Amino acid sequence: MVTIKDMAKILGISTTTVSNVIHGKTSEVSAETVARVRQLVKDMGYVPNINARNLARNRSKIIGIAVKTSFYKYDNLLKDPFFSELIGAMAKEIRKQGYYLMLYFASSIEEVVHHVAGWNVDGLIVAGLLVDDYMKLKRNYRGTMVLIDCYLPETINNYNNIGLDDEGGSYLITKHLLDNGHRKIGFVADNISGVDYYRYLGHQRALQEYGLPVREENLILIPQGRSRDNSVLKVFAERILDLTAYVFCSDYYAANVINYFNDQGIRIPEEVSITGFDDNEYARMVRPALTTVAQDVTAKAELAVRKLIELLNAEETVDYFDIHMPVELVIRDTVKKLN
Amino acid sequence: MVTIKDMAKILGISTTTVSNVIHGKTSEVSAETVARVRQLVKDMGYVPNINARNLARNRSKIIGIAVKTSFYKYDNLLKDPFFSELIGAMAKEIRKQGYYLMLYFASSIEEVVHHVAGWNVDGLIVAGLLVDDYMKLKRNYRGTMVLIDCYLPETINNYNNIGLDDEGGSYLITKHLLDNGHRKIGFVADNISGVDYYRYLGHQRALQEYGLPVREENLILIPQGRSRDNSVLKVFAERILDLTAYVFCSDYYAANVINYFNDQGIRIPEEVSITGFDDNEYARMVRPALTTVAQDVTAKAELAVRKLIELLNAEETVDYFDIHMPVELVIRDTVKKLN
DNA sequence: GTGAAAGCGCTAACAC
DNA sequence: GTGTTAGCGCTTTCAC
Repeated sequence: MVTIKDMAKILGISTTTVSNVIHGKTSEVSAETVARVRQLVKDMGYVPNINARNLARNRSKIIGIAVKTSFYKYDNLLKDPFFSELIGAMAKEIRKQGYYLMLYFASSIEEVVHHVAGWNVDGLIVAGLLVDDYMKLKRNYRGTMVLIDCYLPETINNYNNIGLDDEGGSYLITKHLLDNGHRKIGFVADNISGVDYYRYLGHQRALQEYGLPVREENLILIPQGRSRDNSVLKVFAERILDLTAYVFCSDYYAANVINYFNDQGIRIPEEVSITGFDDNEYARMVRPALTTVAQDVTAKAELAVRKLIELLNAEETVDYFDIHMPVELVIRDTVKKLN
Repeated sequence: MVTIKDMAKILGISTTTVSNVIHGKTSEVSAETVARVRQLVKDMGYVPNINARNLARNRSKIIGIAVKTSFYKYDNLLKDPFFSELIGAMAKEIRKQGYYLMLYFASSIEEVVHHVAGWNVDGLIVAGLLVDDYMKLKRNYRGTMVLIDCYLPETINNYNNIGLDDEGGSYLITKHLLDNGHRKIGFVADNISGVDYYRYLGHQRALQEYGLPVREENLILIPQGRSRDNSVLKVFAERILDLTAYVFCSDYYAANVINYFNDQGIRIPEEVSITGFDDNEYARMVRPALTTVAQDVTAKAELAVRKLIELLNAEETVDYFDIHMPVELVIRDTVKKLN
């Protein structure tokens, strides 16, 4: 591996001069020297040692993406199309901006802290954190941080977040069902914290606007990791007797259930209407195609990276932001108009 | 950020001793000192600076995953379920083995070389390389390298590869169609190099075994990036007049076409049979569920990482390997038995 | 058992 | 315009 020192010796000049040329500070160097150095860099295939540079500069040009995954829920996080699109788009944007990506799936916040501290990561993007984890993270990592889809209590306001109008999206799609005459609607999620909590709130708002009560028995929780399990799926078939529609918190669950219904000979939307959330590939792939709430995951990813880098470059401290990106109703074929 | 030096000063001992304790070389240190150091490490939340460590040790504990993506084909590589599962599983295994993952999507091999050299990556995993790129890479990176799904000419044998029995899989599924009475079969891919070339070979072998000619007009190439394009999809509908089945090189394309046929009122498998390759989520999601060739992507990913680390730890040079993992026929509902 | 010190490759303040 | 030099934080050799 050829070093700056090597090249300086060969050219009989100092490392500073070589370094200056490499960093384009050519105004301080004679044109001739610049040319000689550039040539040698090329000839010898010199590549700067990033570890040395990071050590000297005390920064890393690394952006860490950390996702806390219970390996219980995900055997492989990237199998979830939301995360794979999100991370793929971030990877692209990070590279475009001249940064490096260090991907870190951890099962605890302590691990994340340890990791980012050790690598001296310039900035951190974290997805799907709950309050407790955020507090821990904030206490132990003083670097720049952007959260994705994080809901924190109002008492906390020193954070940057890029989320979604979850409440609004869920309101919209529930209203769409109500407008189509549905009155007995199930709400399906695999938990009721964070994002899904706000989706549930939006759902409730729509019901209330129509003067309908929020019935606890219409909240259907899918046991984590068992969304394909027949005993779980059967419940959906049984509830059709008293429900006319299901609002799902994710396209993935919705698509699974649609297929289950297809296989059982239950016709959609004739016998039951179904809606999703996210508008990912599954929503477009499944038949009938899924009526759902669309979010632009790629835009979210790019915005998160850009905002983070903006913060990194900011001279003075910038205001905190908590952006909730817009959603859109996508009407396809899984909602029936009731008389 | 607390350093070894800080702690040495506080305890009134040398950095060597602190370093020794941190690395578990406790045999050379008195029990009392060990305890004091350990306590301080905990109290101060000491985390080693990885850049400094890498610089001193001249290695990085980083495994680079590089994928050469024409951004033409992929706006987001991870939207492809094959890559997202592959990379997700690798990420998990890499972490499990105590390494770090640096993800790098590049549009040229030169970029990859530059990247891995700069970071002093210990090992490299590269997916989907063609010969030329491999040669370039090999010339410029002398580190340990494992390829994924790479076919190199027989004249080259100094490489490590984890691939698939592509030829066999394609043979199997074509034979399945032939056994079911199909004689006019289209073969669909988006290119005919690398993996897809071998799939085409397997397809041909099956045809020949049945004494059937390989017709060039039955090779259907999908223009890259236009798989959802109606003008492209229409071709498939038209060819039904002379073909009874399509062998697709990927589940993704197969699923798209199935949905197109559904939407056009063309019945599968009654009017035309379809098979896929990979057995990813789409194959299971689409209706009718897709008959396809299954590969275990996660197993492939884990094996690649484990093999790489094995090479990294090997004292002596180890033999090169070129593993082709087994595939399996998965019969679902998209193939009709003719008469 | 413990410590001094050189060095990994690069940067940047400062001197000439 | 160019060079000297002191670090960045850690590892490791060798001496005590």
